[in-house]
Amino acid sequence: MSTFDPTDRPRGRLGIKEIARRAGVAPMTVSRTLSDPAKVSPETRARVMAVIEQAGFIRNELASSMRSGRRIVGTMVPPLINSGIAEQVQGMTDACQASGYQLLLVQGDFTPEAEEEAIRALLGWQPAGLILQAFVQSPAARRRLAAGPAPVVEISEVRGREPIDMAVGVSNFETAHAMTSHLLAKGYRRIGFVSTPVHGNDRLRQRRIGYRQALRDAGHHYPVPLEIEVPITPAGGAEAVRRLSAMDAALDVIFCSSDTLAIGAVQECHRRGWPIPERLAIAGYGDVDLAAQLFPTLTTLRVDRYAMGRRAVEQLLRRLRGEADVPAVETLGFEIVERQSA
Amino acid sequence: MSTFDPTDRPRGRLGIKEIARRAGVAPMTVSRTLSDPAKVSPETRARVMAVIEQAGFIRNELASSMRSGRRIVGTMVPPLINSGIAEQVQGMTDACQASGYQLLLVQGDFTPEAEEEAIRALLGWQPAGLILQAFVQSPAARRRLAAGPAPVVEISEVRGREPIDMAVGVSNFETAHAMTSHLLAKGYRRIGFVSTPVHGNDRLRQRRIGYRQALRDAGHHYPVPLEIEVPITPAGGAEAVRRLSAMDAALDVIFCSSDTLAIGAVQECHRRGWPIPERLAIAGYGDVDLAAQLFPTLTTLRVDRYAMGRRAVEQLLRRLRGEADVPAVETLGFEIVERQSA
DNA sequence: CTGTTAGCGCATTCAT
DNA sequence: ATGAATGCGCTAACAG
Repeated sequence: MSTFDPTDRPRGRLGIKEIARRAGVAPMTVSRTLSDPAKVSPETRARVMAVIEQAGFIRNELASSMRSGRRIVGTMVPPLINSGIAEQVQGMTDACQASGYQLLLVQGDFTPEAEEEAIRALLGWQPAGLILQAFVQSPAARRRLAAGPAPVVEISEVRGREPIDMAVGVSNFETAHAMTSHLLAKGYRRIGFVSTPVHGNDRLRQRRIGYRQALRDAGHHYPVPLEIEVPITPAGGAEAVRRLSAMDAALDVIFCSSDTLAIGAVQECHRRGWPIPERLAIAGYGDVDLAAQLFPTLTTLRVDRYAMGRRAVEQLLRRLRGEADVPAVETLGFEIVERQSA
Repeated sequence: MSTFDPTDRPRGRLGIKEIARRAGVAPMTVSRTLSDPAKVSPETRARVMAVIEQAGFIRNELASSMRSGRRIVGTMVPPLINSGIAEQVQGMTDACQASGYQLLLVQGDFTPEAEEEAIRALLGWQPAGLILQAFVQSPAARRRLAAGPAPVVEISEVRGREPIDMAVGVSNFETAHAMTSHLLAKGYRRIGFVSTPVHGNDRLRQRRIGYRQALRDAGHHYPVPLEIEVPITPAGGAEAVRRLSAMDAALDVIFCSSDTLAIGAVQECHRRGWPIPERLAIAGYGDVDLAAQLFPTLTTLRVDRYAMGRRAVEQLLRRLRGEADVPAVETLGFEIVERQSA
């Protein structure tokens, strides 16, 4: 398969040593040419680079990382199809690629045990740092992470909980409180709340608490709590319309904890011929691309997930560069995007 | 007076050597306990495992991989927010985690140069195999991959092009041909085609060719080709409705090369008060979650992207296990899902 | 600016 | 069943 050029008959594996031999320098000079070119004379550098190019040599990062700096960022995230997570991962990869790090990805719907296992696996690769999106539930894992040398950024709820190390995120309490208050200010009185299962998900829990608090702050009390949990799919949103409207005939708006649900809810209203927002209003969370294009356009809460991903990596890098005063918790802003649906 | 105490502060780094010291065995025994427990006596194994647990030791995979098998699967994919890619990556991570591999992710909208750079970066980590979704354009990169020791699976178009090594995917020509023929069979006569820019994207190109061929096969010829390119967003789908309906007043259906576009197109129809499919029908590609929940439900072409991701990893593993007759090209099926929109 | 020495943490190989 | 020696490919630290 490989084409052989008589001039580069490899003696042994194609390593830094072989390149050195061909260029007539010491291995160390090749190493320096790669990692600190300024310390090599221009002529030598050119000669070495030429040989590298010609041979198609690629440095073994495994070996390199063992002796010098770590160049892997490990990350654990919930399922990517969840709205927002993909954008966040995109922010992370972009930031990593820009600074020469590689992203090692673990992803899934983890039980506490699986989560612990996943973190263990990541740590084995000696990451320069970790970015964790799923709430780390296992105390053992939290302890291990805190004790380890790798900085950790949790992309998560920034309220109340003590981060393992650093955190980037929004106050989900605040965002949900703001949206609920906004809906109340617009005159809605019976506000339903639908989320995917909050169990083990701090962010969702905080959103629900924010919703409840806003109702209380405004002096509202519902005889039956208008809160339900559904699967994280558009069908879940449709289900929410069915169940919540059955729970309270006076229901006038549903606050969905994600745009995915909101979009599904909107479709169900169309199906029933319910005008939005007149018969039932819908509010989302996340501001995905589709929100602005939906019919009717979706009132939602915008959180910049891409920026979250980027910031998480940047925070990690600042810590790795040894910068002083890297804030432990970075709170990002949010914005209520008022459109037609509520 | 050093009494044996496993809770000892580590002397030196916490490595296999330190574990060995605490357990009173040789480092090699610890290594074996981890990678080939059967070769260690039950008592010794238990003792070593206890120390490992107790100390929270995690093997250095970097060092391990240098000496023995590679445990990284590298992957390069287009932006995750593209419909389908996220599911595919999910399939890959699930399959990797199940077999003890880790996924190193590179992601983005690559120019040929950036693509070459990204592949280079992946190869540096000595991956056991590579899964590439973006079409590898650079001949240099293709040559390098072909020459390297790592098996490569391209998730891509399976028609016409010679894979670097192996391929998993569908015939985009066939899928698009089938959908177009289906629309013709249903009586539509003026079929518009919208895709995101095909430049450098073999899959999209094949879809367009399939569309054209189906029209030709049915004896259709449009004075002005009803083909346009738009950005890969719901707004792009809306744009398609505007532009295509302006190009041909008799347009009766739009075949969108992705569900994202189709969903945007449907919203634009609602905005115009155009009944779907009576005034204008819409067909998509991909069958995302929302397709079945949309109002009206979306006629689309289902391709199991999650399975594609899984299969890609499985094919890699089979090759790595040295199985004979691993097929070079694995063609997955597809299905036209007829719903209300067309 | 360049080379030499030593060793990162583990597993292969060969001993016992 | 266990251990000792050796080296994977690279680079920090220290010459020259």
